[in-house]
Amino acid sequence: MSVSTRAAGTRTSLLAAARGVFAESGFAEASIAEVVARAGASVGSLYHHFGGKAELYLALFEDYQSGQEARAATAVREARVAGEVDPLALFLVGSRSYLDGCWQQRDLARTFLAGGGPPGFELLARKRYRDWTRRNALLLGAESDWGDALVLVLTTVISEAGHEMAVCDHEDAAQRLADNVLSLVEKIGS
Amino acid sequence: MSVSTRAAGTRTSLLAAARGVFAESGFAEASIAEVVARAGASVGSLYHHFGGKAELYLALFEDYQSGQEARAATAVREARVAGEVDPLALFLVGSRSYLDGCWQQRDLARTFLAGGGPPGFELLARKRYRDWTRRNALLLGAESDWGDALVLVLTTVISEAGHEMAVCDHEDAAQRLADNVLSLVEKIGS
DNA sequence: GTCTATAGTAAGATAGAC
DNA sequence: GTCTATCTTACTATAGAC
Repeated sequence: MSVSTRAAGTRTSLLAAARGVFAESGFAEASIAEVVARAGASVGSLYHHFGGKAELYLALFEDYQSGQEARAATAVREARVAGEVDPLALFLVGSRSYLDGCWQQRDLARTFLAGGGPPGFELLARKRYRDWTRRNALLLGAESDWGDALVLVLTTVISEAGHEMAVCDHEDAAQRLADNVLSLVEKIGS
Repeated sequence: MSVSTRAAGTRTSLLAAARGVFAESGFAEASIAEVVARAGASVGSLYHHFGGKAELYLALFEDYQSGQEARAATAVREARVAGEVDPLALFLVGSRSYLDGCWQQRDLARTFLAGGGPPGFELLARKRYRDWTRRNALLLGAESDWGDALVLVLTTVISEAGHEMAVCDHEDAAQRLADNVLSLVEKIGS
């Protein structure tokens, strides 16, 4: 095994361990010691790869969010290929895909949407969600002043619905919630 | 000055100081030492009255939220007295009042809605907001299953709008945002 | 790149006098 | 009820060998 794959393995192990520890304890209560113990790595390695606890958390979020966006983008693309052209319908397809991702990665969704990250994380995450929604909301052809409020509402509703789904016990309940929320979003956007 | 008023004064000073410190530094970065310094009190007093940093934060939230709810309730009552009977209109009156409060107490609204409270605070606050919205949403005559999604959406939209207003630079911008968001809420509720 | 061992530090919490 | 002084605990972060 080459050096670089060993390093990549360590990095991956650390991220996987962090995923579990942050999910169970939240950011503040999570300890670096616990993370490295589960990863079978050392404190020094963690600092080498990430620079600290906050950066580790951010790296995890970056992975999660870019994955979610990629998933949604793919769904929208497929819908387009299938002939869908209505902007609102496309937005709903993307949102549905995002919400499915929230359910499938409940642990991460809970972690990030429950708050309590490192200083400044809330703002960063908020901005990230909003940029994503804004890009999607352009589909709706929203205009200037109205646009701000509309984007705010859509962002918030989708991400909060994702959180609420992530704490559902059964998939049925989560799906029903998604259905109902998306109906409301359709109403808002039309 | 009687003992009890002295004690009440200390309590009040501590809360006032905490309001400033938490607003500037957030929960995690705020230090007890700084709070007692500004309050002209002592660490011992703080622990005597509140039991710790987390409880101090919660007490501040309790004051804020119950004030907001009282304000909204008053507005709804007055509208009723003035002859308004339409449920949606009453809900909007309450919401408007809530949003006005967010603007007027920007510092607290920012503090609590920006995240980063003590462990479990997010959940507690979320529940508090939701209970309040649920009580109000009953006005709309929402039914069972649909109700959950509706309450979720309304809660989210109103509280997030409050946050966004609280970070506005000028009152004009904040009011415009409130107007637009309430228009959307009207659309959702009708 | 990875590890062990240690240092530094900061802050929340407590004890006990007044 | 209020205060001062102290404690103690837990953790991040670093230094330096391999």
